[in-house]
Amino acid sequence: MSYKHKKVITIGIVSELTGLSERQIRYYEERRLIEPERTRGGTRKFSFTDVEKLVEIANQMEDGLQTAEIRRLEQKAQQQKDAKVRDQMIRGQLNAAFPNRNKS
Amino acid sequence: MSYKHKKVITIGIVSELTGLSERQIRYYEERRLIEPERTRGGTRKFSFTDVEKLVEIANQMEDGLQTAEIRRLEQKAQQQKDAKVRDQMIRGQLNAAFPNRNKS
DNA sequence: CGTGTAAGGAATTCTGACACG
DNA sequence: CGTGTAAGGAATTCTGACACG
Repeated sequence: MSYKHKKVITIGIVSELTGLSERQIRYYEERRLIEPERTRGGTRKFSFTDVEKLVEIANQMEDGLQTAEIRRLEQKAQQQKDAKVRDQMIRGQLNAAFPNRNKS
Repeated sequence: MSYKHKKVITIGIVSELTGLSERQIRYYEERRLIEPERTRGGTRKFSFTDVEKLVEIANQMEDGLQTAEIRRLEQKAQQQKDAKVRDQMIRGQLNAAFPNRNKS
């Protein structure tokens, strides 16, 4: 896992990086748009990808979307990516089984 | 500036990532081996490159080096890099001035 | 020199709740 | 629904100092 995905940033810094209030960030977590980790003491830890997601969320909120809609859109997008990865893996299996076949 | 260089990590997280005590980290700052930024309130903020430096420092301390020596070594290494960049820039200027000259 | 620790205080974060719309 | 805020408490961090070696 790269630095981008390491959960190391506290909410105050995230607030500065995104321009969102801490209240907003906590609320988006409650609505399961992001999933920060926690320290033993309970302090939230975010990654840079979380920060990127939050900026994206902020834009969508500005567009008048509700959190539930944003979550659904995010899930759809994720499923598309998963499907793509699946296809790639299947292609890989086929290439391994039939090394010199024509490209499909 | 990439994520690697953004100062966003608090000392507790850095301590976990490096295995160093907060005391050690603060001391290495005092000896100017690292330069964290600060929040308005005074809380230190480190980057992933700081974390990498600290791991390097930890290794050098294990090898019996003193902080002053580590700082000198670091400065030497930095100067080498600077010199390399200077050379590259000079080469670039030359190439711009004499486009089709023989390579030197 | 490098690091642990106790001390006191300040900054940061947390949760649950009330408010507004 | 989304967000601000005051409240009380807990976790986190800060500095300067003393200790040891």
